[in-house]
Amino acid sequence: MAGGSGGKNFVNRPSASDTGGLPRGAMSRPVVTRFAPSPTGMLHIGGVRTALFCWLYARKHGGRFILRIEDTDLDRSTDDNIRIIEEGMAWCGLDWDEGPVPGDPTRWIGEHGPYRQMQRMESHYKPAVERLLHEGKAYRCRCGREELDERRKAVEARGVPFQYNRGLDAGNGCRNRQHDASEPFAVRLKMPEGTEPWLDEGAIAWTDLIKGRLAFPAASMDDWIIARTGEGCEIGVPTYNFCVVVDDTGMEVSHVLRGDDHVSNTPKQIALYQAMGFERPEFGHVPMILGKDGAKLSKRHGATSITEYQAMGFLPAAVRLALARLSWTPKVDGQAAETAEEELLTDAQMIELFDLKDIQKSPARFDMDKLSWMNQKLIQRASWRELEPHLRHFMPQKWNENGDDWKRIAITATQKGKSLKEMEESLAFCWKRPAEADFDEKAVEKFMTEAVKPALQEVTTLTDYDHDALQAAFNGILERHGLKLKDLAQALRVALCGKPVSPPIFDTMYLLGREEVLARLARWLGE
RNA sequence: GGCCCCAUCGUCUAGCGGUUAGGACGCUGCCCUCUCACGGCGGUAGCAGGGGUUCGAGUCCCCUUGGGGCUACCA
Repeated sequence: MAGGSGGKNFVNRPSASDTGGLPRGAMSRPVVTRFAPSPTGMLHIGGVRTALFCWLYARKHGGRFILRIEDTDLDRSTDDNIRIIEEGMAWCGLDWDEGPVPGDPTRWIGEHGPYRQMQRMESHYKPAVERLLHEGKAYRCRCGREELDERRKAVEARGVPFQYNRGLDAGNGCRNRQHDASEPFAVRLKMPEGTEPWLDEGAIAWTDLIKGRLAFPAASMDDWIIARTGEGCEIGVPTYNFCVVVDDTGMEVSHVLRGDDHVSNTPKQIALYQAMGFERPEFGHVPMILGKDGAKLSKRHGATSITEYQAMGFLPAAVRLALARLSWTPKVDGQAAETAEEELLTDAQMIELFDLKDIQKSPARFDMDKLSWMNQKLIQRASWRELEPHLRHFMPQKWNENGDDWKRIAITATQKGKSLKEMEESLAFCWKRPAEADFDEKAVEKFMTEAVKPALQEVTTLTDYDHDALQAAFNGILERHGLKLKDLAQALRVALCGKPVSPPIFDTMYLLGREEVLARLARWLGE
């Protein structure tokens, strides 16, 4: 289980100097990626996938991976939600080199903090807004919300899309009104007209690391708000698109890897990079994860929160693998996997093989069956010691009362399960004696025959529950009573577990222990 | 509606002008077997449609259709 799940690994990594193999001769600055979720709810599986790509890319290039909390949506952001993000990331083994210290709003790791946007207001955003205002690249806007709504309606009533200060709304905006700060105001960025030399044939364009060249006509974008209307005559809380640019620059992010849904934000941000005179990073837009029906993955598709996957008994490594393999095909010497075995990559292999050019442009549907399969395979190949810490969370208190030998046998006996939850279920008989109502009637009738009872009686005389000893003893019993293992084993299962299904019978007996076996057998033998 | 993106088995995908269109998951047949599983060996199923370009198109171009994203003083 590489990658771990402890999530306590927040120490700074030695900032690797080797960024060799930089793709496409991009640039010479060190690789820095970041995951910037907003704490407005649970940690979405799609977000985790994006984070995973960022993490893989940073690890692959010996760079840094940053976690930044985008909490400028005052209405929806909460400390609890920040906690959920931190815990979810940690559980997934996505350790960050810079970012918040879990559970402690006042501390962080890294030299570019703070890493919660609301804590960067005075220090980072306001000065940037003021500078833009001062340089005439942004302006104060006093168009009220109600007024704007009306203008929007009026324009849309004519079947034309509303664009602030453009099209049918031209001349209505504050762009040339030189408002001062004597009244409340929002701040808008002046977007290019279309003739600026830095544009590409009148369009804001870039070469996306995943999608290739993308271009948006400047005329299709209006002056957007970079800072909301503030209290009194102050500058208000800046908007997402503004903060991202200031932060990515301040944190030296070299590669902005994010969800597809941000493609249309990119030209706005590029215009801001231009206005601020910042060097723009590389952009890579990762396709979305869709639900089974092809619609955006949402609650109604089942689990979307990473916490739910944890609760269902998936290993973090399995979640990482399954998520990574959506839209990404690892290639070894240019070859994709040709066998099931090759599909099961370790974290080290993923890091080694990760390459943006092998990422699909189209969205992928989330396949629970494949996750399940990977989970099962990873459970199978893990040692019982690796599994125990994960399994423990699914077990009753009594689990911890058992010794290593017992745990080892319990785990290996159920290690073909698809999930930790399933393993727990198949061990449930250990702590729960079947009640009268629990016995599977059909099974009782079928296996608990008169012919098998003398053999069962003899089983009660056995004292050595070691696997080999049981094996030998059983051979004798079967021979004496003219039975097959199948007959005795099934009868025992029914007697011990109430149903004809359990781990291998000798293991089942060992796990229960002689005393418990006798107690459960008593009901079926002469009282 | 406008802008942008996407399109190979049910799903994830390989393919980069000439292939019996390959693999994995799922489903399924057989074998193995003390139950359930695991495992082993097979099978099933695909280039959305229509035009071009070309000796030749899943691969290149255009259109149609379908899907997705954005279109906020949300992120």
